[in-house]
Amino acid sequence: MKKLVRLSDVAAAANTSAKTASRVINGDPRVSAETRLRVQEAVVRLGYRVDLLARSLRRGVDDTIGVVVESIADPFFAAVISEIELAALRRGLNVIVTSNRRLPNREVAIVDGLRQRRVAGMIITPHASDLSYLASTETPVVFVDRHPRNFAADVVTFDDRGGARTAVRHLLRYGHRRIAFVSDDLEIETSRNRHAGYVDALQEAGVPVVAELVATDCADAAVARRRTCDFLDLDEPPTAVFSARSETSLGVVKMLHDRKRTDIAMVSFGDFALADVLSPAITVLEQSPELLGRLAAERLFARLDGDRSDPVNTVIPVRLVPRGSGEIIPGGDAETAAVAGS
Amino acid sequence: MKKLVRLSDVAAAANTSAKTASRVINGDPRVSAETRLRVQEAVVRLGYRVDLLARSLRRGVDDTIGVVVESIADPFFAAVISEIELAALRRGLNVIVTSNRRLPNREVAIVDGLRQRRVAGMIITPHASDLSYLASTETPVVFVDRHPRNFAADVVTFDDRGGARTAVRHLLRYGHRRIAFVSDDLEIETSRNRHAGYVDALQEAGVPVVAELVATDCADAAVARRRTCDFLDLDEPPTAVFSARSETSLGVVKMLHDRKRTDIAMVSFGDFALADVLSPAITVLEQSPELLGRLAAERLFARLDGDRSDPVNTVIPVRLVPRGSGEIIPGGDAETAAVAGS
DNA sequence: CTGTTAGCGCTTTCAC
DNA sequence: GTGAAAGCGCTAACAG
Repeated sequence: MKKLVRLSDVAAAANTSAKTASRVINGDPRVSAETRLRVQEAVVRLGYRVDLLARSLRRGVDDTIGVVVESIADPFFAAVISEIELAALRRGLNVIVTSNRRLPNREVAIVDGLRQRRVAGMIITPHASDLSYLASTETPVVFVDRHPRNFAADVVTFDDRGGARTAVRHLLRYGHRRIAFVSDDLEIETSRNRHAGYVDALQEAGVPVVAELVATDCADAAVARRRTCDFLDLDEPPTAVFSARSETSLGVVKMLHDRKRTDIAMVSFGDFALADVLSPAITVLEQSPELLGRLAAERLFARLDGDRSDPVNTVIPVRLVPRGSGEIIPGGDAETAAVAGS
Repeated sequence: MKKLVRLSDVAAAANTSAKTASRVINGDPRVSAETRLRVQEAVVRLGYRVDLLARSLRRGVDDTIGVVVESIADPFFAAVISEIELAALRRGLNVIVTSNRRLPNREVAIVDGLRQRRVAGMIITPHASDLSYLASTETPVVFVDRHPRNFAADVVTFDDRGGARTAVRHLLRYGHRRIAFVSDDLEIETSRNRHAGYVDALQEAGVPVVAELVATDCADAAVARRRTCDFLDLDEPPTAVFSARSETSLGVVKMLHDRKRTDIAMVSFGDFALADVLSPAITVLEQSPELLGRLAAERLFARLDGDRSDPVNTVIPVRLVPRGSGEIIPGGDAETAAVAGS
């Protein structure tokens, strides 16, 4: 067991008290230049490193922020986390990441665990649980992607409903009337909002919402793929598909290609790798997970710095990027699309 | 400031000592059933939660493991982290994730920071730095994807060299002689090994290694894309490309499609989303980041459980998955490939 | 089975 | 500018 160098050791070596050594370590100016030098020398010579646990215990908060997402493996959340980690490191904060994997009880357990660690703050993608007890906490919390249930807090989201409306309007403009909708469970707020935008656009165009064209049980690409297959097997298949999430888009794309039905138009909410390489290239609503992460971190840091103002609701706009698949006309084909898209 | 419930409060409420309450909390059997009940009742009534910082300080280690990867946003590492997090949570451990972003000094700073937090163990993708000082530490460390410099420790890697050899042999078997190689910097061990496998296969086939067909400066997809472009512009372009990493494969694929040169064969070390949807579908060496994460976590846990045996070197095999792009013959085209591949 | 004492390593009083 | 004492909340050591 290698002996740990403590602050008192440094103090002894520098012929001063632990408190003064502590002052030097923490950059307190009220130390004479001479003493400071002696301490710094001792720190280097002994190879002293602050014990962050002891410091955090004494200070009452840990220099760590907790991040809770749905799945770390999801490229979207991975990008969000990465950005948060970058911002945190610049501030000298550690990041503990956890995933709720959509298990409500796990979600609460995880959040509680973070509190027990006295994290300085949290950034959470809320799932099903009621986390309103967090409102009574000192610990600042910023929610991302979705709103928490039953209480007001800082939230950063995308313009889900507006974006979906834009996408479906786009398809309508190209002449589509039978537009399928593929999404995750409507229990999830983002799905719900995107579905609402889909309905908005159809209604304002006087196009009826048809149940057989709506699949809202696609938790992953595999299910989205099967549902797309079902669509294709309808007596009157859709001429366009709006996929509400990158993950589901992968499934839709796969099936359209498997069945060689790339004459069917498609727009994806959320970009994904190779979307621009496929033929036709996939028209997407571009949302920046990096920006989401950055804004959430900024909001949290503002709270850590003492911002006590009312909860802020940040909505990030999304942008339609036409690439071909969204510009296919009903009964048209990929060739037409490529031309129309450019 | 909400008053925190301490263990002593629970003890008082249960009419016992802090130590006994502590025993109950920690499941120590040497407590009478009656006392135990009283304590448990008090815990619930007061809403007591252990202070993990205080516990960790006292115990000397934190119930946290540190994970250092190159980039959290990389789907490969994201999958590794996700799997580690799952395993850790099952053991009641937290996970602090950090990325070195390929900055050597940052790498050391990060690892030191984790030590200062007294993490129970670490899982590290080593980059350039010499981390051999970790050898003298009590903290167990498992390295993933690459070996650390200058010391022996548990390592979990893929069969990089063997896999690359397999891939290139595969292309040679289909008649290719001008096979390009695209990878990241050879400073990185995985790139180096995959390059070695590439050279192995060419040499055993008596095919010379041509410098103009080797690009080892592709840190990301964008560079890989440009290098692929350079290849295509050669007087005598390659008839096949072996890409040593999923990330670079994205760039290669993009350029081949941009230039409509999907008659050129290609194999990717590492699978990626939609690889099977492209036409031709991309032949890959399948490596499982999940398995890598799981095995690394298991190794670390074994060490945490007191395993003091010699360092273990785990090599995970990779599997060639023919999908079409790797079965294109020189001078052939995508159609031929699709047929040959099935 | 239970309790007392001590102390993890640091920083916050508060005094000098 | 400096330092002594106290204690963050918990648990290891050692009694009883």
